[in-house]
Amino acid sequence: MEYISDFTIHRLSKYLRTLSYMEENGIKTVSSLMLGQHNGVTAAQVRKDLSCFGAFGRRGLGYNVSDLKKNVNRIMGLNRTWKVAICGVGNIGRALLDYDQFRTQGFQIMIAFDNDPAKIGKTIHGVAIRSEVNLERDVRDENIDIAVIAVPVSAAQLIVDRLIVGGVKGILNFAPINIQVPKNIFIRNENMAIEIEALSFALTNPNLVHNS
Amino acid sequence: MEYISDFTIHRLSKYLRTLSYMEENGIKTVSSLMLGQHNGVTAAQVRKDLSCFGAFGRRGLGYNVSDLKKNVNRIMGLNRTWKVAICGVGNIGRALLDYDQFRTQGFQIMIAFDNDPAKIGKTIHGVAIRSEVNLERDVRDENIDIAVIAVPVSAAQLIVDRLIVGGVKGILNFAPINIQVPKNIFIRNENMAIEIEALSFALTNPNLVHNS
DNA sequence: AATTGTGAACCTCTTCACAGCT
DNA sequence: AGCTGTGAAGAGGTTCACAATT
Repeated sequence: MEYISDFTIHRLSKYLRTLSYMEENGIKTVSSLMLGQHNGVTAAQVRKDLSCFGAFGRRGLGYNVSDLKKNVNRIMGLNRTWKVAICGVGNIGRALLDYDQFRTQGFQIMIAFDNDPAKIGKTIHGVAIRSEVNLERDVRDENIDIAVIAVPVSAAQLIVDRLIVGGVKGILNFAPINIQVPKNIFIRNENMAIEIEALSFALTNPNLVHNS
Repeated sequence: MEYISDFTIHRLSKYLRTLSYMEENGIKTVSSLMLGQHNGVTAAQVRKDLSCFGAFGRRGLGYNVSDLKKNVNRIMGLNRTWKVAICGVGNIGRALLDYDQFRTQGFQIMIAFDNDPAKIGKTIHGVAIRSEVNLERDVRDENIDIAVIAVPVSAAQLIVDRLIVGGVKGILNFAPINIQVPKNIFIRNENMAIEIEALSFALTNPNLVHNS
């Protein structure tokens, strides 16, 4: 069986957003060309991406919007809820607790951890902040699927190790460090500084970068 | 002249973080192998990335940490300050205003815009929130280099158009939409939902993804 | 002995181009 | 006629392997 590239997975997320928008606006049918134009990719790319998972269109006619949306939603695993724990309630953790798109996509934040006594016991958006003392047990009791790492670099690896003991299967890591996980655990890194640094590079070396 | 790929630019950001860490911890010399191991890439990859910009190492000895750090910092355009405006003081905008790494890397947040009367006039982290009524003029007066788009999708394109009128040259876009900009403007997209959706995909289709 | 810098080989992703449906 | 699905070609990124250097 063929692996699916990160590129394809990322684009599927984007297509999904376009399809939701179209569905909300009563657009019934979409071509690969249109779906591509909304996301800055070619029609062939859209078709190749979708063809990894089946044949969802009709030749001559294009794709049915809500049909394709349902399929991509299912492919992405977004037709269910995921139980999420936030580790570290600093600015990023707070932003995520506050981020509507998480909730509406089925990511339910069940727990928030922080080791600051001033924060422990407080509630943000209905989620009580607790100490990490019993992290492993708490995570297991709540059946957490995914944990978000928003703690300082120095604490990140240890927290991840403990989360895995607690049964977490996916890690979304905001700490700018390469974290080690066993092969059966999935980790994705998100680095808020990287894109603005890429802008700094582009503005400094305009002749060295491709331009949209 | 050869273009530099986004991949290389992103990795340079990461190398920079490792080099800072090493410098702070008194490590004087680093090999491409070590620098790679800290960032999950091969030694050859590190050398190829650096070789786009010159020869910074010494055969048999490796790279001088602070020397290489200075060079990569310069290459990335991070040896100066950039004037930044934040558009939209929702959860993402607030997180960025609060984000130390921005300040320490030379990204100075000069202005924050929001159209919520309840927010206008308030100050977050020393930055006064103002109405977008005179956005073009304000942006020009403050000599803003980079604007962060943290407004709803429906407002994003218009705000970008106005920022460009005000002389902004770089856009960091958090709105999940493909924004059009003239060729001389640089835009980078950041989508907080995409990586957690990729996790959802991986957990749903473990046999379809490469695993670290 | 160790490690860089780099052309060549390799691999992966994107685009092309067209047969096959509607 | 219009558009999908897909094998083949093309473009681009990564790794190999080794000469060059300390």
